[in-house]
Amino acid sequence: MVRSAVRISDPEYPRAIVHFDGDAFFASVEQMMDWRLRGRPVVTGGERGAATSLSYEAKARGVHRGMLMSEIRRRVPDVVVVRSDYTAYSIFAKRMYAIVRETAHVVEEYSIDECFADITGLDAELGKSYEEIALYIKEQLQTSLGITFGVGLAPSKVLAKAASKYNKPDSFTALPLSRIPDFLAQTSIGSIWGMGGSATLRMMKLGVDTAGQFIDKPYGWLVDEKFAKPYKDIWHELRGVSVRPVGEESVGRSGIGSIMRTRTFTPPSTDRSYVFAQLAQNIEGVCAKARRHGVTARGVSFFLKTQDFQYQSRSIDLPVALNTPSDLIRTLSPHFYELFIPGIQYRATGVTLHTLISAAAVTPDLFGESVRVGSRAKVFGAVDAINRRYGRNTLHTGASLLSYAATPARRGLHEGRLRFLLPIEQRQKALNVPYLGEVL
DNA sequence: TCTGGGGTCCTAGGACCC
DNA sequence: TCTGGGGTCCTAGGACCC
Repeated sequence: MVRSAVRISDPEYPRAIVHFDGDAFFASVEQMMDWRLRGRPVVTGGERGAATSLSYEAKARGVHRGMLMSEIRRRVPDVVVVRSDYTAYSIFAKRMYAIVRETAHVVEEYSIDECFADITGLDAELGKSYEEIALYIKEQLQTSLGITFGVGLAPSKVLAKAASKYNKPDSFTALPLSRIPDFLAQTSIGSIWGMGGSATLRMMKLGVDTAGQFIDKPYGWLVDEKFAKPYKDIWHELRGVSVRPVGEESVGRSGIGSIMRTRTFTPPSTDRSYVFAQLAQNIEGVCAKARRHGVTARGVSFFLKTQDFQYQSRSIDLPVALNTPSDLIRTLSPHFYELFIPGIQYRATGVTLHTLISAAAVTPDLFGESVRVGSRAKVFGAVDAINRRYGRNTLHTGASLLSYAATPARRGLHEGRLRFLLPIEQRQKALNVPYLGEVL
């Protein structure tokens, strides 16, 4: 008598991991939201003057990422340029994750247009092959979002990601253990997830041009050549051994670890006051973002980037958690003056807030420092409300003012707007703007 | 190709403490 | 007093990613 056998999972997949990658995601979302854009060359990134995402119609006509809009319009006169709408993209992304979760139990939201699913064991559970399950989810995504996906199925994340990229768009590639060697023999080492410019260069100097040549090396070779852990992980993953689990949304920690704001300015400048104003503007931006997320920072770091792409940076511990620009500007300014080298051309500044804690969890210290900061926080809460209502930077601190006023292209942008000023004496005279004084 | 903006993770090395 | 070894924590910086 034959008992109904317990179904066994496919041994070709010790783990079954699927990677879903939206095709030309931003441009595709734009085409879904406005039917008039379908079938037409669409480019997003209008607000920054360079292409961020391109529809396949645009790619077919020689447009590539980062290309300037002026150049694109010249080449493709009927191109449709749209401003990025990250709110819409996020909504599509959330829907994408939800659809995958309807079938898969373990899903990692990797980025706005990609996710991983671990479907190990689901074949036995559903009585379907892994290929059928992955294809089913792909169909669900495509019919309900109206966007095509590149989908890869493999025993590890690194392999699944390589597979989903293969034959894009609207592709499905399955890599059971037995197909791995042939596939990797045709895959360049530099195209592997986690192999960046410098690692690729090193590999090639060592005679490794394909991922196939890489996995043919014995493990001892990696040790002898002193490759770091990430590259050892990749080696395992490429051989079909999963060492990077598909992570359910970072269970332990809630949300983000750090927040940053950086801006490049053109032309580059040697003017200390101007560069400081740029930094101050980034501080305001990063603080606004922190308040939006409801967090405050115990640590802050900033950098100055020179014209030849050298970074100078400082990291500072904050005795009291902060998310208000006036306090942060005061804290950072001595460090800025220490770091700044006269005569050097600077092209960008940036600020990162780290060691973030929930803004509600701030405990006042014995000397009332946190209390004072707290009342200042209320002022910036009001500033945020005004800026939400009347547009970004309607209200800003005096320290960042120069970053607006000194840029010829931006002159006039702030005419007639309210100004919120903190005292930096020389600046007020030089610019002849209304001085409202420090609010607190 | 003269290179935007926002993130994460890993490692080497120093400080400090038995 | 000198020497040695080891552990932990922190920070700066590099490398990568989308």
